[in-house]
Amino acid sequence: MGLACSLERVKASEVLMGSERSQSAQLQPRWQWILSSAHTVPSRASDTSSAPLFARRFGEDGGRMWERMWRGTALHDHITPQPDPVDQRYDTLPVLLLATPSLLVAWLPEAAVLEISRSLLVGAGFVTRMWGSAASMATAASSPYTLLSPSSMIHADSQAMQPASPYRGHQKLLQSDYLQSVQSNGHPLAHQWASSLPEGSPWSTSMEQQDIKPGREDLQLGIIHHRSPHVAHHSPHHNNHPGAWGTPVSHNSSITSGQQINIYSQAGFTVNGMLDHGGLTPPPNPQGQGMHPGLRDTLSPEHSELGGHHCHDHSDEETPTSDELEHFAKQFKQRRIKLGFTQADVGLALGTLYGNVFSQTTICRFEALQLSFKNMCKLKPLLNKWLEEADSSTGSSSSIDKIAAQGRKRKKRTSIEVSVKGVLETHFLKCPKPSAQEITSLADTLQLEKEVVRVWFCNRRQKEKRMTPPGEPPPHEGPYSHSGSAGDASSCHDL
DNA sequence: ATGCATGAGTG
DNA sequence: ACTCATGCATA
Repeated sequence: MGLACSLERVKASEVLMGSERSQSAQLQPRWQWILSSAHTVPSRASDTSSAPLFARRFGEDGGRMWERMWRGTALHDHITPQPDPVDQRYDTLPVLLLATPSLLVAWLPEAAVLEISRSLLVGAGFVTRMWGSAASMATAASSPYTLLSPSSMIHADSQAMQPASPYRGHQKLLQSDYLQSVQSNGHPLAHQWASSLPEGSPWSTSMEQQDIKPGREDLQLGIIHHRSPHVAHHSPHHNNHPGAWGTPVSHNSSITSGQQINIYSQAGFTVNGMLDHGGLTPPPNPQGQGMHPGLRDTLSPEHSELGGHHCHDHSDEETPTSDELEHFAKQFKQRRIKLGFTQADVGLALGTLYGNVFSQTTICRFEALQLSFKNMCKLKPLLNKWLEEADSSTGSSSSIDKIAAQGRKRKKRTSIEVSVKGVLETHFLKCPKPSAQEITSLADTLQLEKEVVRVWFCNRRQKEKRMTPPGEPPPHEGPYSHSGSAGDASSCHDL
């Protein structure tokens, strides 16, 4: 255990840069404290059932971090930001603890996996892989009780897992990105890994694949302004106008179909072939002792598709009907609140979990059915997944981080006066799709920028297409049932 | 919770 | 120039 102590001064920069430092290197504060608390455990090498482990997570301001210690034992000699062998995400999981040469368990009790995954808000499969990664490295690189310097761990990694990983080149970038984001934010932001996410990554479902966010430029400045270019979710949608609600689009266009490559089952690699049980849906496992009391009570029998299934679900395989979506949204919100998560938390967690970060806005709109049918269908699976995760591993409520800072050159939001809005609204009713000409004159009349007017109409139209038009409850009629002007969009001359 | 905005796709 | 998915900023 003395090892841990000696590691307390390893510097992150070194570690991350993979320099051949040994324990004398320096660790950044945040890594440091992790290490410092790593030797508080008396080890009982024989008790393998209590997979020793520490999972940590950074809170904002370096303040709130919790640690989870698993039933008594263990020591931790190294903690290194390990890229997930499968998806290379370490920015997400900055530190997932690690290894104990002495006990070197190649597997983790399910309870442990769940707990960690819950704490870090990452998929259990991820945890499993990470653990395997550490274990294998420890195994390969040294004898029990031999300390591996963080840097060597990284090397071990390169060799042990992906010798010729095509992503190698990106690692450093990601690492530094991670650091920067953490440093400035106090927590890792989960949105920049995409730059190196390979297509084959099991993390990318057919649909998420297209959601890979382009590289970021912001983070490189060390300062925060983050802003991830939107994702380009755009599947060649076949113009399936969701039409009215209640008219399930049957040909789910790549959105709800063929996705969900169970990210939990494919433990990218296993250590000694022992790490195969997926995290969340592991085989019979007498868990219960390591489990947090109250962990399971969260599953209410009510919701049929939300939490119950663990072996097969598919509530998201097919295009849901608007009723289902509505129900789901309702259930979702309810559960979310019960579990103590905010919409923002969820949005962030989705990023951590699946690579797609969403804002509070989106989650909110989802719950309120204020998204297009198509969009709802697309989000549902993800949210459902999250719900399962959260459900299966409840416990403390601690909120998640927040996406912060956003130095951006975004146009100042212009606020349109009510009176003016009224006019616009009136025009919209007459002609929801004014021509450029009309827009211009209208803008002129109202003394607004043309662009503002144009955007207003765009947004107005979009709003009209949302699931729940601000008038009628979801029940009947969908949007698209607006009054008047059904056919002509460019012939409303009335200015 | 929402209004105004951005940007990738599209045609 | 529009549609769509999203989100910052704000009410």
